[in-house]
Amino acid sequence: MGPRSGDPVALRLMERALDAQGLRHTLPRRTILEVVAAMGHPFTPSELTEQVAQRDPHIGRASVFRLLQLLRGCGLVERLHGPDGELYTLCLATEHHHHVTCTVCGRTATFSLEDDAAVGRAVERIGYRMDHHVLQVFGVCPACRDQEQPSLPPEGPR
Amino acid sequence: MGPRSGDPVALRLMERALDAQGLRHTLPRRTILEVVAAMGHPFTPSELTEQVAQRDPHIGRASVFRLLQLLRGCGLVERLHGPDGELYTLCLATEHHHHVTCTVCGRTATFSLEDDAAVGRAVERIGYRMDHHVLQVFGVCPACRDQEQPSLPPEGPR
DNA sequence: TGATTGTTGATACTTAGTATCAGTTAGAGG
DNA sequence: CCTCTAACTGATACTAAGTATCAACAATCA
Repeated sequence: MGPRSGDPVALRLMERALDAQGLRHTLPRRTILEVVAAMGHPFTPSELTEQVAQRDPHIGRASVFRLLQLLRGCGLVERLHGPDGELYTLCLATEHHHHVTCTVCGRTATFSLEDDAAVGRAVERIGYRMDHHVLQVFGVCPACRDQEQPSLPPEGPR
Repeated sequence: MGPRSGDPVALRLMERALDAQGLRHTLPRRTILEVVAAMGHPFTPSELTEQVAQRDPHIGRASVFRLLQLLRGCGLVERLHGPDGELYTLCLATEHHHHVTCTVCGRTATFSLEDDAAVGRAVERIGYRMDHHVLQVFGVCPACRDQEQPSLPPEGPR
């Protein structure tokens, strides 16, 4: 049912991006790409390596990290700093954007700010020249919000 | 010359915060606190443990991490996600703020946004309820800016 | 079909961080 | 001042991220 090779659009984009860098087509790469394309949520490196090993136990950890790095270089995968370690996520958005991660289900969405330059102005005010910035938001997604118990009083248990 | 036990204000604040939690005074803690207070810049865990070991080689790595965690709990130390791993920094600012880290010298400053609520609004627009957010900026501090070669054409070497 | 060069998996290493646990000690109460 | 106990400690060991190395291998070009 679920496509084992994931989002075909994402898959193609990633392969093209690697092609564009003059990188070779290999079976390990193809396998890892399929797994990445099949990931719906941000994933930890161990989740990824686990799923890759499920498809082909011969593929080494190093190759997974190597490909992650290549994909990050192409801007197709981003690394997020979760509170409990690093998260990688497939991200096809090309414009400047930020990520919201749902603290309940892990699903991630992207958004952008009306006035993104405000950050640059703020640091200029203290004499810094901005190079780049990372904004990471954690919250509750619409779906998980709906499933919250409406019976809970304002001060729910931790 | 340089005070070996660091900023006495920071030191006192940290000790008081630990006191307030009913934590005990011990020599290892005192030593680590002094090193943290003496750090002028954000530091990696290995930098910290190294300097601690210099003062007292008997202090274990675990105790260093334990204290870092306590200090983070008190809000006196923050963990930043540098591009090359984690950074911890002493931070006495109490209000909501963000960090700019100089990519040249490593010095960090804090700043705040005119309209910090804009982030919450932006994610609300896509249906999320914001829990918390992390904004991390990298750039060049005023001092390092001054020391840049003015002879370089707009396209300097990487 | 080679030859070349990029890629691979294995191995080993570094660093962050946590868990466990027996021994030690701060410091409260008597 | 002593005693008791909970807090704290260092040692050890473990998981996980990530990088380096290197000989074997395979994708692609001629």
